[in-house]
Amino acid sequence: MSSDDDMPLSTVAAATKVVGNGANSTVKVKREYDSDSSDDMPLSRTKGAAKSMKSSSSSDSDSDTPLAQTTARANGGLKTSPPSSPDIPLAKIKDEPATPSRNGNTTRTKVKAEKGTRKRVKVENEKKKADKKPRITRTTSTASSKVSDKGKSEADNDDEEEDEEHKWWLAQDLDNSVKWTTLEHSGVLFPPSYQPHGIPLIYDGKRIKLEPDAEEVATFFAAMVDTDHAKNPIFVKNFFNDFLEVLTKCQPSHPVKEFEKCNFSLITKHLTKEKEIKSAMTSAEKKAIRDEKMKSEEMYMYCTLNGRKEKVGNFRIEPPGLFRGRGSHPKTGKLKKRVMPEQVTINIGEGAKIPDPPPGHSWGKIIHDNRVSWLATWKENVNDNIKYVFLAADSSLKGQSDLKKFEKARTLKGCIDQVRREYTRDLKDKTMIARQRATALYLIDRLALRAGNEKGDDVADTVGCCSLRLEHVTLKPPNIVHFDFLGKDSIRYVNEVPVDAAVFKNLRIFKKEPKTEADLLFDRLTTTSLNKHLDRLMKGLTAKVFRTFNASFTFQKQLENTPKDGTVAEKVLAYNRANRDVAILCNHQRSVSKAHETQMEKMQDKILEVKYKRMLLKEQLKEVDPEYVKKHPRACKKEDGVTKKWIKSYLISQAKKDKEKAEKKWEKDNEKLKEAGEPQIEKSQLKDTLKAIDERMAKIRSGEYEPGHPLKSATTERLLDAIKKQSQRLNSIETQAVDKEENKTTALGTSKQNYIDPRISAAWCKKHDVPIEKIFPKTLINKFKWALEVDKDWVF
DNA sequence: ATACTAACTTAGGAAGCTATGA
DNA sequence: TCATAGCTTCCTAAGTTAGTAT
Repeated sequence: MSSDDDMPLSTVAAATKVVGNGANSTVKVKREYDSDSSDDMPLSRTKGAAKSMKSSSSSDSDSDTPLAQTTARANGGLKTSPPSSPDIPLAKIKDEPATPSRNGNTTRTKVKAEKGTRKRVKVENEKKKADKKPRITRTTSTASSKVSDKGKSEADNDDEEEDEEHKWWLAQDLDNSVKWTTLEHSGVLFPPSYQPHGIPLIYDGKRIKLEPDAEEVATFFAAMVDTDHAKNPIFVKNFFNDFLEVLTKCQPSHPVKEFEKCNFSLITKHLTKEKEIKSAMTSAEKKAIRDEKMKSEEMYMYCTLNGRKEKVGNFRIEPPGLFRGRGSHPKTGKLKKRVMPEQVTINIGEGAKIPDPPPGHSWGKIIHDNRVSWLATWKENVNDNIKYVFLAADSSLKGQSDLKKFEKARTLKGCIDQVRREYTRDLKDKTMIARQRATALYLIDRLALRAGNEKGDDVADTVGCCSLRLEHVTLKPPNIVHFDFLGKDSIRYVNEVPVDAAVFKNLRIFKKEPKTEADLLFDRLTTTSLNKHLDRLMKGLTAKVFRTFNASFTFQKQLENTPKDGTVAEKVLAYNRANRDVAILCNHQRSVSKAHETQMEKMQDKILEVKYKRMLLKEQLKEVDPEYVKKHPRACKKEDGVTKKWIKSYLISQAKKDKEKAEKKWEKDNEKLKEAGEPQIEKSQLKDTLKAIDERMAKIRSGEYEPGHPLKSATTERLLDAIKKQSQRLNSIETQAVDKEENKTTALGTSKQNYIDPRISAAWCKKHDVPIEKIFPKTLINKFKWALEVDKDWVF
């Protein structure tokens, strides 16, 4: 760790989630920005603005300080250290001797040259493609060509074990622009055809038997009647339109006119029954079905890539259904049609056997393109999106691009100081375009915002950095910026951060009239131009790299809080906290589980229970050793939250539980005695016990009850010891509660899977002697095999 | 430039599975 | 011994980015 200390830790967004069914979310505002303001703002105007701003402490020095604190926490927040790191010149990062030039001249030439080359190659490829001749490179590593030369008959037999041992990451060739030399696979699996059930729809009180095609669509909806989707008017409208269309096509004389008169309940009931039947099956039956399914799917699960067996990811063609667009997606609820083999393109090695299409059908197209990684593709009808079948996350191809991604982020780490200096300088550039770019970059870097492409109005209205509109940003002088917008997946981002004076000033300029709330904040900026600029700063640098970099870097930094000689559980807790900091940074949210509130209450009760027990111990201590208490008044501090009222209800519930327990014990004891052939315990005995408890309960109710001292033969020492034990318990439960509350809306998985360099985790495990299984589930261990061999001192 | 397209990564919800504890 | 909390896994939607066409 050389330049770490001055690395700013980005802000943590305190965001709230707006859950989907967008019915009430932001009204979509048309963006019609009139481009009458000049492209490049003249210096004079900027200067004028700058003067009028009169910012009190516009020191540039704070460019390396965090914008805001993370969620306050006991183990110490994020620290800021003075900036000091030595500059790492661009030249070094790029592994080329060029002069690190501010305007990037040298670099630009180089990049251009490279791009040119790449393009030419591609053109050649295109030609070959046109001839249906795939580009099978002969220049790839000898290992792989050997394998491919071997021929598959042999490969099938003895490669099994070798597969698992293939450590592609030791080859150290990160260029994967040619994805494979040989590729064999079995194509895709289509969903089963629709099996009509014959249950009618009720329309306006009358039963209507539906033709299979219409019945299928009705059944899609029937399965969703009590989800949020069915309450979303857009979803309903879209569904109903498409349903009517299908219905009219297959039974033109149907009477269905209004959605409100449709009643799907018979179908819904039928579906529920089917589910019940399924879950009522014995586990043996279930297993038989599962095994059967596995067997029929096995051929699709794996492919052979460069002679090695690799797992395929989503080999199933997406089944028909109702499109579940998120947020207020204008097309949500529309019918997603069944995909036919004729629509599917298969990509496969040239010599490989072409998989059989389903009987009576043929494939749309067969291609042999080894510069892409997909095995099959088709177009979906709702949004015209292209769908692909890719390899699984633990495949070599995915692993390679993952490794590449993190290496790029590490490269950024090496030149982040320079990049930051560059945009900090540009914050005060004389041109509008440079200022907007610099300001956007500042936000992307410090807040981990996404790039924010422009979107059409046939999708949900969500934004990222470049597509922010005035309405999403509120300025609170002198330097606080308030963000509130819907990001990817319509997840709400709410954050309030102090920013650099220059940034604040710029944002104020960008918000000036005649712009209106619905106009773009960065009207001179596009993601393309931004990324082009970034590429000049560091080859391959794009907006998203900042997210990866900041996430991994923050994580590594936060892991420093791991207790050196704590238990494994404590270390894992520290790990999860670091993970959570990253998740909060990236605004990875999840919806609150229905049970959350009750669960929290339960924990709160447990906390009070422990406090109560500790209170009793303290009272006993007061009696046993009043001298000690006098000397240490803090030792007997009052327990807050443990009110008389709470104690009463607690004691009553305890008494009730005791009664139940006594009954159960009596029954159980008798059962045992019966088995042993011994005489039963009299019921009167149980009644006596219950009576005693009832009396206790009465006393509790009247307030006469006096709890006895919890400790027999108590000494000061033993009491203090017991108090300490309870305190520890309390501490642990309280941490758990805080943890749970903080995790309520935070999803840790996304950052763990996509943003945090797994080598950080692997090294941490080794350093702290924590088994990797404690932090990675099976699938992640597989996905990150390539990362697990690092040594304990590896740093991001 | 700008629009469109292709290929890939990132994302949350739902389904499914499992440990756990009343 | 079942319910169910708390995961993981599956699914597919929704982003980003590079490249191509206009």
